[in-house]
Amino acid sequence: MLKNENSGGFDGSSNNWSRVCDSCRSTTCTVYCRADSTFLCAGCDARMHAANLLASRHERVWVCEACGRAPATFLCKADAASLCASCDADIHSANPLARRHHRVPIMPILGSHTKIILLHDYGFLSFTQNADDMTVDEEDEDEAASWLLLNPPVKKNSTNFDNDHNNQNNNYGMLFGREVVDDYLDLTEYGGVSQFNDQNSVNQQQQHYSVPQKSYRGDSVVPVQEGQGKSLILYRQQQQQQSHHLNFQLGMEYDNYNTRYGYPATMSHSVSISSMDVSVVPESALSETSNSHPRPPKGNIDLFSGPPIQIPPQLTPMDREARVLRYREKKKNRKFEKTIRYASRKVYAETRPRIKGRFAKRTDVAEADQMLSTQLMAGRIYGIVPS
DNA sequence: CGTGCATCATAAACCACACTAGTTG
DNA sequence: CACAACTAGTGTGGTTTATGATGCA
Repeated sequence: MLKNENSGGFDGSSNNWSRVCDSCRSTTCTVYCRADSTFLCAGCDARMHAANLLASRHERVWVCEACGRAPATFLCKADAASLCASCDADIHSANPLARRHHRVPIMPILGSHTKIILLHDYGFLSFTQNADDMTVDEEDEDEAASWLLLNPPVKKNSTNFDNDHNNQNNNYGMLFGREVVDDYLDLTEYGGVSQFNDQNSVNQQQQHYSVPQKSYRGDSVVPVQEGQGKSLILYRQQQQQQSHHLNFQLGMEYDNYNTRYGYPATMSHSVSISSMDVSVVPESALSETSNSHPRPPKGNIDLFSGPPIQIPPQLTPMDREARVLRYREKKKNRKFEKTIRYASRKVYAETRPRIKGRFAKRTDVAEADQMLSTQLMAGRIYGIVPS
């Protein structure tokens, strides 16, 4: 693991050969601003890109976690590391196992913030630079914000991180990525899929990726044939538009299902649902989900075999406030104690015979009792009083 | 400072079966 | 339409097991 899970790998303790911030010249840089062509530390980045709306729209990417000197181009899901093209090639050409690491293009950081938000594993990961300084309200705000991001930041001490992280290999949706999603967000109320159907978000998806062909030769990967007359980028744009349209259609059905069964509707329908939910979601729904992201035809890079990346639009302050209020209200009312839906079942469970805590067949218990009584009768067991 | 070990805390799994909801005749 | 019979799935709790976190040598 190359990356600090919670900090996104930039905790200020970078190696000493990392590039320093072009602005303050004192701190290790963490992001590269494409618009300004500058390397910035988290603090300077937050300060400069929060100055105005235009600046907040500057696309920034993380600096390579390996060399710390170049903009990251790919995110290695296996290593959970952001790497530049050069380091990616070096690291993932080391051995056959490394070559099979699934890597995805780094998505730019957008928006101004006191938090830096990045797309990570097609989801969101956020970190706050001075978490220790946060007040309770700020933490609450932060938590609420994490909900608004639809894919909360990973808690470092989560005992399920590894499992969750592994599960992410199949999770291309930004929703339900790491945590069990409950009804604290009624996503349908905020437009659901249609909210992301605007051209802006589509355009945001269509980033320009320079893809070194050597880096993405998965099991079924065939290098791009330039002679096919269609550039990779152009193909990707068309692919995304098509799948986006398909997502919308299938998504409506999926949302109807979720609404009917009490699950929050999804914005991205390339979802990975918690283990509990998976057993409930019918196979048809799952197949629809998978079908919504058909494999690209042969002759295209595995890099884009995943579903389109969907980025939420900027919330207006009122929307955000409304969401935070809703979140707080539900948070205040939520109950953690176990609720018994069927008292009769509880009674039966409590009276049911057990063997080492597990429910046991009554016949087994009867046989055990019979054996015990037989042995007692035979005088082979002493000092045991049957209950 | 890194490693190995022990200890502690927490979550998940396991089990049988009464019950519920849906389907069929 | 009402009813019975049937089927599949759900929920229940105590204990064990697995796993991660932490502290220490």
